[in-house]
Amino acid sequence: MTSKPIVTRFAPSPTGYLHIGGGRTALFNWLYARGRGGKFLLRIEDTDRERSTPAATEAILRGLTWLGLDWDGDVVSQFDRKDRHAEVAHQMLERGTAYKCFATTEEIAAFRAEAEARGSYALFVSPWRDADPATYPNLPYVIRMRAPRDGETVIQDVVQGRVVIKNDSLDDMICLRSDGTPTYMLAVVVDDHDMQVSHVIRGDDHLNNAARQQMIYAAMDWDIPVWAHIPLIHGPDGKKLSKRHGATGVEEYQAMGYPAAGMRNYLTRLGWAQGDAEIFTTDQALAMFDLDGIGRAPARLDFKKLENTCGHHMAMAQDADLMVELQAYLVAAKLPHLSRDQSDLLTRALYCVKDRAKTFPDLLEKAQFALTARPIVPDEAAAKSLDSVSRGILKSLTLQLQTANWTKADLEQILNAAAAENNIGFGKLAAPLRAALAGRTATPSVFDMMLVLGRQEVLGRLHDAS
RNA sequence: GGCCCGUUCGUCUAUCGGUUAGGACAUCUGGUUUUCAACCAGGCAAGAGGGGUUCGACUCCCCUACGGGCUGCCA
Repeated sequence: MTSKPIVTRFAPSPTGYLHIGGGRTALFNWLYARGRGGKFLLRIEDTDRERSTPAATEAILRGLTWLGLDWDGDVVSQFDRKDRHAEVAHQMLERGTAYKCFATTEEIAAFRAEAEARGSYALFVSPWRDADPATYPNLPYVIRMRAPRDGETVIQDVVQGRVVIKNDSLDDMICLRSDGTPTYMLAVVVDDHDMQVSHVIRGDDHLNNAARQQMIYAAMDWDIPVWAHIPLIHGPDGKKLSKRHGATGVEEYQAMGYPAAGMRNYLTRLGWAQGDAEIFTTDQALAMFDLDGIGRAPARLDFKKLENTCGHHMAMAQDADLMVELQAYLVAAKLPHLSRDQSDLLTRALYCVKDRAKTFPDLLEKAQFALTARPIVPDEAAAKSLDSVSRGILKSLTLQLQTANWTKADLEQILNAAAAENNIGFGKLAAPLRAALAGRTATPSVFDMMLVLGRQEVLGRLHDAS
């Protein structure tokens, strides 16, 4: 049998920013398709005109782009396809798999209120389901699915397994609203079918919906896609991830300074596993990712592990890429740009700071020694360490360094010589030197600082300090 | 209320009837280091509870508890 081409999609509704859970869903879809030469499509589910905004769509695209997830073709607007949705609804009408319902929202609400008063929760049963068209009033109507009353609908889900849902728990859902616009339930199915989506990978909050949607596929005689309902992401306390847990938007994570590669790695690994693989590149993820590695239980966000993962990627990154992403971070975090000099200095310092930084703010903090402008203003602790002995050391060092070749080995030799000359421990020597060079942060070794800062800068700082 | 899904170290997870239940993060101890970080070595730490099925269950079945979802002319 010829296997159909792999097509996945991400279909967010534009009612806010890109949620971190949505980002992961998109990532899984992207990984699955891209890892197999398939297509990854993007569709904006904007049929709810009240809540959909262009700004939200923009935010979602930005979020995806930051995560490095690119989609094939144009972004599809579900709203733009409303005529096709209506067309399908009417085809269902013709096939007899749907019917016109003239019940008003008031009638439906009354029906439910009554059921609730009795202490039960009956599904709404439309009196128009089997009505004679000759009795139809000249009023607005909705088109409802003529859902089977008995039997059961079976969802074969790659992640959840075989899920059986009794048809009597499913009502005759509305497919086309009285204003002629489609509901979500109809629109997804039509769009997924038309876009030839082969694998529907989405949150498991849609698992029950899959049964209803499958009825539409059946009504239209369409092929059912492969279902993969993945668990949602929870907060550290196990509750559904919400604002009170902190950041929920993908862009917020960018603004906090997490590198995208680390974020991608962490998100991939959250709720998915392939043996003991923990840290991997995107190419490796692409090669490894498969649906059967997805867990069935909701996963909690763990910021410590996120940081650790990001730390690995920070160290793995190319310096040039890091500098580019850093600029984007500064913009996202609304921080001032680096000056040309700072940029150059930081580029030179990367080799000795990137493998100890986990995030961009972290990187900047650890690179303070290079970024801090002269004159140095030591903090109190550093100033206290600059006793008269230290001042003397700095003076003699200044002289020695003026004639030195500034390779790491030479610097080491000079410092050792200076230590011996002053009859003092290496540590005691390094303290004032570091204070002079760094101002207040003292992350890299003295050697690293000297190599990064260069002769002029170091000598200047030594003079300032002594 | 009804229906559906889930439950292995604190966290992410491996295991797909037979393991001293493995790895990673976190944490603790020691080492290395001019400092911090990093790094190295080691330690602590788990099958929600109860019934079955089986020679044998974390793995299969049932019940309970807990968590989540659906039950809209929202998506």
